[in-house]
This record gives sequence, structure tokens and C-alpha cells, in this order.
Amino acid sequence: MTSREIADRIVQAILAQKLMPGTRLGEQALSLLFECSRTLVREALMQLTARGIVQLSSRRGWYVVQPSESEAREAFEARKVIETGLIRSAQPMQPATLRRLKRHIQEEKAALKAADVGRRSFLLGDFHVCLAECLGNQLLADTLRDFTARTTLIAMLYQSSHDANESCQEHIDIVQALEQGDQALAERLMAAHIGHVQATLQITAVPSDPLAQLRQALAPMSGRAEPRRKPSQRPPNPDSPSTYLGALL
Amino acid sequence: MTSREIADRIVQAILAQKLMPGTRLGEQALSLLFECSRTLVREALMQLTARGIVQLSSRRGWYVVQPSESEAREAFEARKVIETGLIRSAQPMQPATLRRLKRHIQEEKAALKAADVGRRSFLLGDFHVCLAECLGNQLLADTLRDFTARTTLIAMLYQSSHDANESCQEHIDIVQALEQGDQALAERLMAAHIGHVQATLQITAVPSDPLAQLRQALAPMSGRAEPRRKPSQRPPNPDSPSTYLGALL
DNA sequence: TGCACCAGCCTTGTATACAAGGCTTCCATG
DNA sequence: CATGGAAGCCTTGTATACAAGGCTGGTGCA
Repeated sequence: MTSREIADRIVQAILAQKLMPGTRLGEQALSLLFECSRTLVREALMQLTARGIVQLSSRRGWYVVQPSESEAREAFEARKVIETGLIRSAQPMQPATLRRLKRHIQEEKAALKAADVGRRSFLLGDFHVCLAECLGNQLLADTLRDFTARTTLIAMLYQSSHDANESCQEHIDIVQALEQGDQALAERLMAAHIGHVQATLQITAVPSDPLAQLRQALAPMSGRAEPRRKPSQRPPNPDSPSTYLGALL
Repeated sequence: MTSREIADRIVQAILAQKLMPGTRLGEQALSLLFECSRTLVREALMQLTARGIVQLSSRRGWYVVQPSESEAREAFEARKVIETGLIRSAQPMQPATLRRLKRHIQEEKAALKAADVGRRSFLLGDFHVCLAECLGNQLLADTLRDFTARTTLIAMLYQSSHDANESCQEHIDIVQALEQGDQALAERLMAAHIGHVQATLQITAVPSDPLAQLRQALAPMSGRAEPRRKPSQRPPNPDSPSTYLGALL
């Protein structure tokens, strides 16, 4: 088990929405889980720190990042800039490339039909990475993978309600526009698509209120018996890797 | 001396063109230089690996990356996409922000006048990071720092001959366009500016020739007594940190 | 003379030991 | 009963020891 593999697994778990923002990643828990020493775990976490996916709170532990509202805005803006720019500057697509994108969309549909939430979430994010690769830029594809992980965390943190079926349909529309050689349309569709996800975020209106999150979490609830848990700074049961970090296995 | 500081120093040395692509970064040499254990050095190098600035050749050592021609193309394309996209989607600039950019340009001029090559190179690259920060996106600014380090290495590797004075002038023109609120012009100027640097790269015409680099390095030289050294896979005198890694101090 | 092989050295790879600091829990005191 | 403090535990922080593999230089053989 190399540090690269550990890092990949953590990123995959985030993309599959199996690791919540704020989740504590204990070095010992991970070393038990991956059956290696803390050294390799630390190397993996260091790499993820550099990629902005994990952060270290000195002497307290490693945590999956909880992007602030301004960081959320920046992440969506960054994705819009990169993805629309890539489409704009792209060459017309080769048939083989289009086939790859369509195959990806078929997989999305399959995951939707099977109600496989983890795979569905992963594929919906991975579409954008795949597209960047198809547009011929591995560097930006790798960058987008990290940014997509970031926006996935943001979507979890701010309870995005964007529907998976809509996302898939929007992917279909984008690929169709690319197939017809209408890059301007594809670019607009991509900007709109990213904007749709961003628009459903429940960003609190008054960010200056430090009690906003608490207030919202403790507000009297209506209807739903079991509301979606807001990620907390301290996840319950922190010492049970089989529960918390099982997502990695 | 923390691993973050070590990583920052290495990046700064690259931006100042004081570390050539392909330079070997021995763990022990760095630990001596920074007076710390190999553990911290390894952590720093791990982070830089994730940022695409350093690469590890298994059991052989760490090396400053030597981007291939396709990686070079991708890096310049990535910068064009991000920087023009940022300008396009930006709000009109505040006076304080413009002042910051102009101050930066003054520093560039000072370094040019003083013929301070290291600081000049650093500032010419940092302008783009600074601009991204001014345009309100720290995430993309950090990404651009890494990409700028990458293109700096590419410029060294492929012997860019773009003149520093021209670069500075182009920065001036970009800021002026932004000041006048002409974002479309600023965007075009930025694309041209990045294109100019890219255009002076001496990319070998026939990339399939594995001897191209060697052939070029060993070609009979005309005129210049001391031609710029081509970085080699194995830098001479690898065991002399004071010579090779002195750039970091 | 040239080539192949082998020993030794030097580097990285990994684990582990111990130090240092934060969190929790319990107890004493107001 | 509430609050402050301190001890102990648990985590991370860092260095170091040893293992493993590649490179170099030398030696023997064809």
C-alpha cells in the first residue's frame, strides 16, 4: 500500500460522498485500515494537504476540509473558468473521443438506474475530469479532479439539492453540443450546468452571524423525521474507524 | 524549519530560475542545508510532488521536473485558459487593487534596472499570481503559482529567449487595459503575452528523435563563448549542496 | 582490449521510538 | 452545585535505526 494509493482512496471516497467535510482522519485509524505504518499515512495526508483536500490542525489531527463560503465561491468560479475555457479553446472532437464521453454517460445512467449513490456521485464528478482529458489537457484534468472533490465537499456541506438526473441530462446536452461542433453552445451549457449546482447551495444569507450555522442546525424542524446531518467539527464516535473510515475500504 | 517553509523555498528558487529542471534534490543534502531531519525534507518533497513541481524516481532520488513538450503545451494552455478566463469573469477593479498591481510593476522595473536576474524572474512570474489574487480568487492564484513555476522550468529547459523588458511592458499594458475597464482588451493582451513567451521556446521540430536534445547540446557553437548550459539528467557534481542547492539559502 | 559480473557504498523506503502538546475526566474547593 | 485545576491519556511531531535497492568502480575472463 503506497501513499499514492491511500491518497487516491481518500479522494475517491470524497467524490463518492462517503467522506463528509470535517471528518477526522486519524493517522492511527488509517494506518490500521490500510495495514501500514503512520509514515505512509502521513505522506498521503501531506500530499492531500498540498492539493487542498485535507487540512492539518496542529497537534489535533487531520480533517477533510470544510470550505468557507468564499472558498466555495472561488471553487465554483475556478471550475467555470477552467471548464468553459477548455471548451472554448478546444479543437473539434474526434469520433473516438466522443465515444468515450458517451460511454461515460451510459455509465452515469446505469448508476442512476441502480440507485448506486456512491458511484453516481463519483461519475457525475468524474465526467468533468473525463471531459478535460478528452479536450487534451491532463494537467487541467488533474487540477479539475481536485476542484471537483472540493465542490463535492461544498455540496455536502451546504446541502446542495441539485438532482442527479438533471446533472446527467445536462452532461448529455453538453456532449451533444460538442458532437454538433457548436462549442459556443457547449460553453454556455457548461457554465449553466455548474451554475445550477452552485445555485442550490444553502449559503446562509448573513455570513457575519457566527451563530448562523448553529441557529440553522438547532432550528425547530418541520416534517422530516430524520433531517440530513450537518457535518460537525467533531464527528460523533471518532474512535470507530470501521464506522467512519469504512468508506475507504 | 517546517516542511511548508522548505517547499516554499524550493518553489521560490525555481521561480527565480536558481534551480534548473532536472536538478537532483538529495534528501540528505537538503536536510543538511535546512538543518533538520530527512523526515521534514521528505514531507516537503511529497507536497511538491502533489503540486507537480518535483518528481520521485524510485530509489534513485528526487528531481526538479523536466516537463515534456506535450506537458509544456498543456501548461501554457492551462495558464491561458485560467488567466484569460479570470479577466473575462472579473468585476471592474477597485482603486486599491490597481495600486497594488502598479506597485508590483514598479518592483519589476526596479529589478530590471538593478539587473537582479533572480528577483526579476520571480517578479515577472509573480505578477500573474498577484493578478489572480487581485481578481479575487485565491484558489486559482495558488494554482497559478504552481503553473508559473512549471512554465518557468519549461522556459529554462527549452531556452526561452523572451526578453524581460518586453514582459514587463506587456504587464504594464494589461494593467492599463484593466484600469480603463477594457476587459476584452486585457484578455487579448494576456493571451498574446503568454503566447509570446511560449513562441520563443525552442521546441525541437521532430520530437520522435531521441537524440535531438543531445544533438543540440553538442552542436558546434557559433559566437558565444559560454553558451547557456542545457540542464542534463545528471547534473555535474551532485554531491555539493553548497554549489547546487545554494540557491535555496 | 573490451565486456560482464560482483562487491561495496550511497541513497531512498519504512517502521518505530520517544517527545510534546491538547483534550477529557475527575476531584477539590468556593 | 458550579467552577477551576491538574493528571492521565491520546494524538501528532520529529528523529533515527535499519532494510532494500541502485550505482560505481574494480576485477577477472574471453
